[in-house]
Amino acid sequence: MAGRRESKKRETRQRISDVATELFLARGFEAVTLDEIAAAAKVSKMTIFNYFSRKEDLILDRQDDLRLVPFREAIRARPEGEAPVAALRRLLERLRAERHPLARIDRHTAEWWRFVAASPSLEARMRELADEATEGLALELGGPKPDGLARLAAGLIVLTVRTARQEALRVFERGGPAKRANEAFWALIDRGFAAVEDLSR
Amino acid sequence: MAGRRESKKRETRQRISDVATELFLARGFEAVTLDEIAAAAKVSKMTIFNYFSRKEDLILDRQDDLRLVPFREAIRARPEGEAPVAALRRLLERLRAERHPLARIDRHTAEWWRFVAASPSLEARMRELADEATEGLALELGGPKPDGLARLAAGLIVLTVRTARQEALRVFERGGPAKRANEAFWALIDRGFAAVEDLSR
DNA sequence: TCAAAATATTGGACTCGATATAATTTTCTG
DNA sequence: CAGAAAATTATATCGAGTCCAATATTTTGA
Repeated sequence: MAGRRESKKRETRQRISDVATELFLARGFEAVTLDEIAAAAKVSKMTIFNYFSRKEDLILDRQDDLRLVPFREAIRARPEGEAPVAALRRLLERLRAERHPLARIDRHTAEWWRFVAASPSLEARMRELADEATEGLALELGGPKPDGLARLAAGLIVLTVRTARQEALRVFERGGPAKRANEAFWALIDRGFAAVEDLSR
Repeated sequence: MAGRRESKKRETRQRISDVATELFLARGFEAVTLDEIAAAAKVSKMTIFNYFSRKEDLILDRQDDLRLVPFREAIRARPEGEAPVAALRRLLERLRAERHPLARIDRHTAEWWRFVAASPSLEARMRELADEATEGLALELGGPKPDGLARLAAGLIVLTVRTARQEALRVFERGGPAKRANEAFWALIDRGFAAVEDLSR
């Protein structure tokens, strides 16, 4: 049976991630060092890098979501004849119904984003992920060699999601009820996606 | 005469910047250490940080341009009744006529951008500057408390410039003549700005 | 079952950017 | 020139990330 090693690896990785998350949330991202995490997780620092290539990745889990991979899949899997943006709108509706963090502002997600915003290096990593998301969407919209217009559209989609989220968070942090925050979110999504549709005309 | 100190400071800063630039261009951004720069410029490492808060800033000079400060000024100084985007179009025309690096692709600027693209940390800094540009433009478009729409418009302006430049560079690197590269640049600027105009309607 | 191959993990030294502090030098002012 | 102010320095420290050689663990296959 060749599964022992695999399961141990999964355990180790999970333990590191859990320990790191706990420490980060308790004391802030920058305040916790990798040495501390290593000690708390009872592994060597090298082992951490074995599983996570940067400190940021210890907390920025669900990188697929942050890279908007579901968006790409929704475009690729759309029914024949449907416009890419329409497929994205459908996807977002579904995410909303499922209360997916990508399409929802509540106390919990707001706290998460506040945590990210409090750290310059996490913000930097988020920007990087946004660029990766743009690149991925451009491939979906424009094929293997996307032209400038496809890239602009992809960038606008990512920008829209990001801006809508930031605005919703701003409303929420200002003390607005979650309902108003989510309204702000969807209003901007609507505007942005309309602009994407206009782009290609 | 209280100018000796000032001029010495200017000299020191310039010497550091010159020495750093030379080393960077010769051997690549990541390959040159701050210790080397300090030694070559005959200052202590601390003095470098006295003038430049990060290594990236040693080469990313003209931060005002990279932050699109001229864009903000063009909007603020526009004649009464003119739309912000129209003012930006005028500005860009002027920059083109002046062969300003922000609105031009040629061997020289292409080499510069290639250099930046070759360094992950310079790219990261560029993303950060883009965000600062967005924030600044949003203030110009939406007043001291810009709403989501103003932020989206600001983001789209920055995105457009960035995407247009990247696309033009791609054309240029692919061997296209500078003329074609610049055409690609302006075509995307046009599309993007049209989208900005549509946004607010 | 056992030895060898494959793979994970470790410790420790090292690089480099960045920060903090205190000492020292240079410039300015009266 | 004396003393204040500002610039520069040396030095120590931190923390992320890399490298390497040694060690431990798991797998494989004879």
